[in-house]
Amino acid sequence: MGYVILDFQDEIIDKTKKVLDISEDMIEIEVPSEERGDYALPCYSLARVLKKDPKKIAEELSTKIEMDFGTVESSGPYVNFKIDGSHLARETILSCLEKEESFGELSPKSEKIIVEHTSANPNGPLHVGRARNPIIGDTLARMYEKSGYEVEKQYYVNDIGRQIAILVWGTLNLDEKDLPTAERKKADHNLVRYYQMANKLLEEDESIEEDIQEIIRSMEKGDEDILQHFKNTAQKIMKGIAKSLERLEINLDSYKTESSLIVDGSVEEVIKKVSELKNSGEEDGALYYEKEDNKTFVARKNGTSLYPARDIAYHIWKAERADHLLNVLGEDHKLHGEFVQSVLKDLDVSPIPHIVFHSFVTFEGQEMSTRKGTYVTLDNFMDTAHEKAKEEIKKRKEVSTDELDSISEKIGMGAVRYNIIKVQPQKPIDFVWDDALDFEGNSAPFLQYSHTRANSILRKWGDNRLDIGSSDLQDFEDGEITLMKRISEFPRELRDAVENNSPHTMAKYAHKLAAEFNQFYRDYPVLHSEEKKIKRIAIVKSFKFAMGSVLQTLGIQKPKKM
RNA sequence: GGGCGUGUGGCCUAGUCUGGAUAUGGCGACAGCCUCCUAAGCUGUAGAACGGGGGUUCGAAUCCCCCUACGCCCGCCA
Repeated sequence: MGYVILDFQDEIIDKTKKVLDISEDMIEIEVPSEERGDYALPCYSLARVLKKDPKKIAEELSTKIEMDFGTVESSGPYVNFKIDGSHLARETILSCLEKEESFGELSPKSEKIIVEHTSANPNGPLHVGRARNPIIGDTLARMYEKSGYEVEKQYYVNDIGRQIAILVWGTLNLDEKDLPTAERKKADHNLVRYYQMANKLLEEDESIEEDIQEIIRSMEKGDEDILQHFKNTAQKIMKGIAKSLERLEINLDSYKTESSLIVDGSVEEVIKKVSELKNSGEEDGALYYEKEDNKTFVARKNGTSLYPARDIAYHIWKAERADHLLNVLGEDHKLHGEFVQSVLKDLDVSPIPHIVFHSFVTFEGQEMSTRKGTYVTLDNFMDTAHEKAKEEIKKRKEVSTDELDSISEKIGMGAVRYNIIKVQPQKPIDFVWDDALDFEGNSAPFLQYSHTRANSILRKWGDNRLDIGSSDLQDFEDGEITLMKRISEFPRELRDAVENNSPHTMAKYAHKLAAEFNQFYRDYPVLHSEEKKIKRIAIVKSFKFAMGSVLQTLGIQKPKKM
């Protein structure tokens, strides 16, 4: 079963094509403002090609095209198409009731995509700035899943680089009693103190740098003890990071370590292959790849590998395991991203990753830095979100302690995700404590609240089976149609959001959908609506499933009450 | 110096790729709505010619050029 909204669009294209005898790619359909219809076809570009007055074309189309379930009208140089409201409402209700929370899912693609996100260096706990990456990545992954892809969510663990070497040096040379107290017991919070102190000492004492280079050298030469130390340290921190992410419903499917690429020799192989490319060169014994006057070094003169080489090896490894690759990276990696794409192309590797870049989150105007310790940890932010949600609930409801805790967790974490995902990735975000957690207006609780209201109606109605008779789904009123129309748009919104890799548009849609239900809720009594009851229950149920599906796509939980 | 990105009502934000019909929504402000399914809700009012300037076009927030502010990058760090 398809979706009315998508079928209707296909029908327009098909019929326009036939009437004008033109090819499909000449037809550009847009979504106009509500009053005009569901789709509009501006005829300006067609006018140029067909050498006709756009108004005439619009008129011709409006008289010659007849939609199966809808109207066609010309309005100046535009043709407006409107789906029959009752048809749309009925079909969408049936679709929701059948698919339940998988409403919106698109046909299976039998293609696999690896979504790489977060991949933060395991040198300390995630901070709010770093949290933007996993939230974007996980939302994209969920969007791809719902649109029929097989998705693997992967974290690339840099367990061997210089940053980790500094941390390793710290754990080998520093005494716990010289460090400040850890904020929490988690390993990431505990170990970051060594990293920060080591960095501080490194600035003051150059001889430490030699120690660190020596550590890197022996590790890459295959010193088992040191390698184990690297891996263990990284792993401990990774556990802490994963734990933080879990609270946000972010679960990775796999972790690929950089060390594994050194150990299996693939990095060495990459260095050899790159050296054979015409864009490569040597400077002072060090190997580089050059593109548009930008030299990227891939190996040091002492032969050890650099991050770019290892990342190429990683992408080759990934390319063998998926049909599509998607990376989420901070904007500081833009040049690196282009480098990776360019080298992979030169090496004839496919697929080449598509990269979504996001700009940074500042903290009240200041840079967030793990090294300098100027940041709000994600863990603290989540705790604050939880507490704030708790306060809000207490203000308006009596609930048991257990419930209170689980509800405020769902609301708080939803707010964290939503407030970050609703802004387009390339736009900078300045984190200000007072505004960071909105619980009103365009916020996660707003979405959850609408879902809860629907739930509440259904609960009061009882777990009765919904027996829809042939006469129930008709005589739809305006507000009912408006809501169902909004619901019906989900598959289209999802399709477009995936096509553009723009998770924030999903958030935008979620807000529109919730707002529509809140209006319906005000204007149309459900439980006291006599003969319209079955129809309205069906509408509320449809909304509950659709909203549930949208929230699932955004990784936001659904409290039963709030 | 070069490259990439961002600049939309007092504040935040959609739309920019794929140029079109009155520029999206929220916060805040003001005025209203709980004898009726949870007011974390709803309704209304005021408020932006889209950083500045030029250009292309029948038509520009959207495309091109110049300028400007801010962020990021240009390392044998990652």
